[in-house]
Amino acid sequence: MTTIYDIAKKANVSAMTVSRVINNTGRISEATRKNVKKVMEELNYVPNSMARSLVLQKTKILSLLITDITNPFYTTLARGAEDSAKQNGYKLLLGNSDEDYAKEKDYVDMILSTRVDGVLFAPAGDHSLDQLRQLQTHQIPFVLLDREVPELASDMVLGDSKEGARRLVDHLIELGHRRIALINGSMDVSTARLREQGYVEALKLAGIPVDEELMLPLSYRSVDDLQVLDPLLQLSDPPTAIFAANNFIAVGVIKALRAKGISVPEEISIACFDDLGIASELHPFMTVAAQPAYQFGVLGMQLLIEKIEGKTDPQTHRKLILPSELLIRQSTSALK
Amino acid sequence: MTTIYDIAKKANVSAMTVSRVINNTGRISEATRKNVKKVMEELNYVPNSMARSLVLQKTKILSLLITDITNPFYTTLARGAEDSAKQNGYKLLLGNSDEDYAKEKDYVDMILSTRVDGVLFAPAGDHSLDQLRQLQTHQIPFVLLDREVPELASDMVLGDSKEGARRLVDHLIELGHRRIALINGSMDVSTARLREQGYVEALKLAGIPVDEELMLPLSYRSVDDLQVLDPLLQLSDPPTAIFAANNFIAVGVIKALRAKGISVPEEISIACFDDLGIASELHPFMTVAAQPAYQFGVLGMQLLIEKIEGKTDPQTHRKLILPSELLIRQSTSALK
DNA sequence: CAATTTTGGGTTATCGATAACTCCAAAATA
DNA sequence: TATTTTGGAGTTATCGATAACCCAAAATTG
Repeated sequence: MTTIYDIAKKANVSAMTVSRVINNTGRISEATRKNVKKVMEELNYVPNSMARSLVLQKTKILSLLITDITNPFYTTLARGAEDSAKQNGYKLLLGNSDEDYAKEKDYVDMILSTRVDGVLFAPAGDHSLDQLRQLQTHQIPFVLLDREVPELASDMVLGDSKEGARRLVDHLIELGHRRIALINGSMDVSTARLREQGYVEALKLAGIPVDEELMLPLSYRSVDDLQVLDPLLQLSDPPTAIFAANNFIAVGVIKALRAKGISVPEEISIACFDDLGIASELHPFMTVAAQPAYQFGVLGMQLLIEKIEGKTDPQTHRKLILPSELLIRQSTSALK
Repeated sequence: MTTIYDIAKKANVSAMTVSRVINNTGRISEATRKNVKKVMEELNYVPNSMARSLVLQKTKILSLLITDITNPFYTTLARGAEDSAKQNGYKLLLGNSDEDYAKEKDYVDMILSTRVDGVLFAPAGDHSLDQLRQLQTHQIPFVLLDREVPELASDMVLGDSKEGARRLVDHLIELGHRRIALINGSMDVSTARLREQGYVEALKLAGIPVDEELMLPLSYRSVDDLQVLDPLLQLSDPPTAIFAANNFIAVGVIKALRAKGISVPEEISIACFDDLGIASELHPFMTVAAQPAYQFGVLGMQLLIEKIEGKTDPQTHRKLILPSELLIRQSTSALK
């Protein structure tokens, strides 16, 4: 690969002059500037960002860590983050933890050794604390996305999990349901806890008893076990509606119900958090609390860049809460 | 950030000794090795991969460029590529061109300046040739994914576009359809051309006249224009079936038909290339030619790594063609 | 026991770029 | 004409890590 030295030699100037032309710094006569630029083109020069980063002590690379690259919520978020990063002259390194702490840790090691300027971090759960402390130790700025981590102050962009859950469950209650199950993500994820709170609150306000048997914590990643609902279905007083704490859980639930020959919404109503991307475009079926995923990415990136470029007070932490939108579709219907 | 020099000083050895401990090279006594490791932990040392890359002349970073991060085909592919990269000790830089040559070019510039060791490249289309020539000029190894580029020899992993299309159209013909429309991607994408060929071939073999009026080249990205099908629907002899050249086109078509109150498959049958991710899990509706997306990623990564590590003859180019699977679901039905 | 290996580790140069400083000649000013 | 500016560069050190070379002390050998 050609370096500034190759160019310097061919253009009969010093390397420093080439560097000045590249960065538009210092004083360079129009003649030599032109000459250097010509030689740069001839030799197909591309600056080596490793070398540059080494001396500048910054990379202009940001990192986005999501927990599931196949989930439309995160891919849409990623697109927002990417657009926003590009606009600000940053590159984006995308990582995927698959809701797995070990993968997350690997990724953080990678981030540290790459010396990225900052990280947009969607934590796998509460135990992500270790990884985040690592980032703090090394003074890598980060912004949390979608999920909060106890004991950790930070800028963050969250959804209104509790309120969204409350509204979804309210909707089910208004349809006449009183036996409403909650299929939740793992309880070490903040959103799962909040969605449970919203669920419980809605029930209590409506005077419906909260039945532990109807609450099933699983995982936000796709549930492939077709028997997973059996404990619920075998109850003497089985649920007539299900609130799935995210889109993938809802898909798993639908598959399980289909395997049992139970029809939605005729026999059981379902509603979930997060919209389903093209699935909803293809067939607007699922009643959801849709989050503004693209905005999550854009705003998170904005907070991060402001933080990096020192435009904000490092002491104060900002917490953006984005509302979700209740989209009532066909997966929920009145109790017969 | 702590460097090997900080460690060297505190451990009372030279920087080189620290480097040797890190890389497990040279001869180090067990005592000093332990001591150095202890100091490394105390100081939270993480190697600076910029500095290392600079001297080693390789980054251990690979890049994956896809054309649509919200398309399940590509996200599944990405997961395959990522898993495979990680297994081989490489990091993955993910990029998204949005089917846009300008974004693609930006991304290639970024790749060049980051000096990645290799690229998995899903080209936006034939004009990606410029970008690929850039990579060649700078001797960055790459493997093409999903799409071929004329005039360019390279390792690649492709689907069987022609055969897959032929089988989908055959299926429609067997159902009795003779007026079958093709809604295609842009004609400067190899898969679009091949899918057209497969379509034409299937019709010809069945003795059905090929009607140019039924062939509509659009874009592989989501089609949002609800009027887009009007020219077809207003024909005196409108189509009774539609072959959509990819999943997003099919979604656009479905939306357009829904807006017109036309029901699928009762009034019009639809089949498309590429499965729809969770959309199909949620509601297995669309008849598709499903490609092994994860395998695209894994195999592409494998070819790339073999190429980088010089395990293959650089002269010969390998072309893997992965078959697709015809999944007959509910969007297609017999002509009445 | 002297000669030779081996062990364990240090020195120096280098990767490609930039910051900070220096330097000189021509132009501007006194 | 003498002196100061200033425009237009060049020199050197540096970022953090590793390759290549070097060297003393300890261990082995005949």
